Amino acid sequence: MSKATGLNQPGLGRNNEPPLLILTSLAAGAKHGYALTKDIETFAGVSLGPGALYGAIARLEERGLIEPAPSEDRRQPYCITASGRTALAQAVRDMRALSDVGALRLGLRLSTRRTGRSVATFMVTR
Amino acid sequence: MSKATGLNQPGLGRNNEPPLLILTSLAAGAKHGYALTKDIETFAGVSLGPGALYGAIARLEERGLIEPAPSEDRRQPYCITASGRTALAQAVRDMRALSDVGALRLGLRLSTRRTGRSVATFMVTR
DNA sequence: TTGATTTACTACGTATGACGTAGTAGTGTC
DNA sequence: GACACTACTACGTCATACGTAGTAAATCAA
Repeated sequence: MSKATGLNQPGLGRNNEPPLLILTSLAAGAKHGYALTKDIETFAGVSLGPGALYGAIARLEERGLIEPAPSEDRRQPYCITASGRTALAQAVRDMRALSDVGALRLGLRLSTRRTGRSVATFMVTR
Repeated sequence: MSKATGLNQPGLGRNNEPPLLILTSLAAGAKHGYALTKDIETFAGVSLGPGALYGAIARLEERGLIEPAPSEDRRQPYCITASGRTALAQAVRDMRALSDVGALRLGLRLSTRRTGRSVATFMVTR
């Protein structure tokens, strides 16, 4: 059911999105697996199956980018660590840089509309 | 020798960058393999070994995102196809959107400086 | 109270793609 | 004619994405 976006569509290789999406989701606060799936669906339009999701969670935890948070029930919440934030920030900068180069070379004009201090929406015009 | 950027550093998964970088490079004009490596090193700071490079080229060609251009010598140049441009444009939009969400959630402020119509440089401020 | 639905995972297997390394060969140059 | 640089081909390995199946608790409707 996962939507084919530009980053994971066939032809652009296997995507490394799951870890990136998980870090992005956790940057807004601790969540357990299922809540992650739902959040990621909302902000990225991508739905991760359990295989992709929990596999990526395990690898991220192994590497200290996320860590388990105390849980009261059967659900296991995770939160992002300091090095997770650092890694995400670097990825954000790289994506931004790469998309700028791509847009420039394609002759796309990316316009960013801001609401106060935050990016509310964006558009691409030919 | 490939530099560890945020997108391909250990912990964020294997990267799907090679195809993306190749498309981005070819968006600026036809190039053969070696020229691609050099261009990508320049604009992205990533150096692809022959294994990564020619593997990705073969897959991109198979999927019609790039195609061989006529060559005069032993070198084989490639150029981006229409669907390659479409795929790259979509990837650019997705990267932009994802980096905006990430920056927002991390509390990063990405400032874009423009020169005329094109994005010249960008900075991230805490 | 039984059955359906949603939530929340675990476990397993497969396939693909990233990437390193080695080897080959043409070209220029000193 | 030795060496560096260019430009690949070929091969193998391993990590990771991802599908699928299965389990089980909680919630709710009939």
